[in-house]
Amino acid sequence: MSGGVEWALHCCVALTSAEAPVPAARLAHLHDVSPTYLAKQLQALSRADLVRSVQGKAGGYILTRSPAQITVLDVVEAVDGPGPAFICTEIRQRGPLAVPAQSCTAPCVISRAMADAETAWRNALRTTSIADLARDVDADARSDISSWLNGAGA
Amino acid sequence: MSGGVEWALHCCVALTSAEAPVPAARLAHLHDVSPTYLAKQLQALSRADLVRSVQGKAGGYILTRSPAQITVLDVVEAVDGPGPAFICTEIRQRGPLAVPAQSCTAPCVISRAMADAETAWRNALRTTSIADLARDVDADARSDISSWLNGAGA
DNA sequence: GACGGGTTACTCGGATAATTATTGTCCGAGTAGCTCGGG
DNA sequence: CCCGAGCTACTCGGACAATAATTATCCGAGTAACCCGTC
Repeated sequence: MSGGVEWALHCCVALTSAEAPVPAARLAHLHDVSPTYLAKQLQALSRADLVRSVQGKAGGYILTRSPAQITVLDVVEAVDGPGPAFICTEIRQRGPLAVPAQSCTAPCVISRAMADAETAWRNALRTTSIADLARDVDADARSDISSWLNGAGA
Repeated sequence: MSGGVEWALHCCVALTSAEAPVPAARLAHLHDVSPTYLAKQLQALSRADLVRSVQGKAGGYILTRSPAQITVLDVVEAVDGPGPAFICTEIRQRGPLAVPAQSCTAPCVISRAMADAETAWRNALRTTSIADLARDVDADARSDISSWLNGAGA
C-alpha cells in the first residue's frame, strides 16, 4: 500500500479545521513531510473531486463537501487507485489442463475469495468518514490545528 | 499485492489432489508459469510450514495438513509477509504541532481505522480454507488434475 | 535370490540480476491580490 | 476619494529522475532412488 495514503488522510483531517484554502506547502510543513511529494497526493485528491484547488495568491486546497460525506475509502481509492489489489490472471486458462474460455463465465474461485475479502475491507473503510476521524482527535489538538491553519502559523 | 499469491493459491489447490510429493517444476508446467520464480513462492510456503518439502529423486512439495485446516489467509501471509499493508509513521508526533510521545499511548485514529479494515479483510480470508476452494472447482477439472499429477502427466 | 555399497540423477534452498512501481523533485502555466496612476 | 489597468507574487499542475520492491534467474548442497557386484 502506498505510504502517501497516510499523508492524504492526515491532510483531510487537518482541512476539517480550515476555513480558507490551505497551500500544500503549509500542510507539508505542518506534518514535516516532503512538500513536493505531498503536492502529488493532493493532486490525486483534486482529480477525485475530494478537495477543490484554488489558485492565486490566497489559494490552496479545501474540502469540496462536508467531512461527514467523505469516507476513508474515497481517500484511499483516490491515492492508491480504485482497482483491486488482487488481479486474477486467469491461470486456469493456461497450461496443459487449460479450461476452455467458454467454460469461464463465472470468475474463478480464488479470484472470488480475494474479491470478497477486498469488499469487506472496502466496506470497513466506507463506514468511517473523515468527520469520524476528526471527532476522535483530541479537542485541544483540533483547536491548535485550527488556529495554526487559520492564523499566522509558526 | 504480490502476484505470486495467486500462483501459491493455485498450487495449494492443485496439491489437494496429490497423493505424492509434486516437484515445483511440474506445478510450474501445469500452470504455465516461470519455474524458478514459482520455486521462490513454494519456499515461502515451506518456511511457513504450509507445505513440506521432500528432497531426493521422488521429492517435491506436499501439504503438511488437511486442506480444511489451511486458510487462504495462511497462504497470503506466507507469501506477502505477515505485516500489515498500512504502516503508521506517527505523523502526529512530527511538525510544529507535534503531539508529545507521552500522550500517544493509544494508536492514532487513522491507524486504527486502517487496522480495523485490514482485520475485516483478514477475517474474510480466514473463513475460507483451501478445501473450500477445491470443493468449488469443477469435478471434472479436479479429476483431470488428480490424474495429471499422480499419473505420468503430459 | 537377497543384501549392501556406490553411483547417479533429481530435488530443494539461498544468493544473484532485470524489471517495474513507488518515492521524491523540478520547472512552467495560470490566477488572484496588490500597487499605482488617473478621473 | 473611487475606479481600473498593470504588475507581482504566489498557487497548482504535469513532466522528469532516484530509490525501493517485486519479478525473474542461476548454480550449489543434499537426499533418496537405482544399479550392480557380492554373498
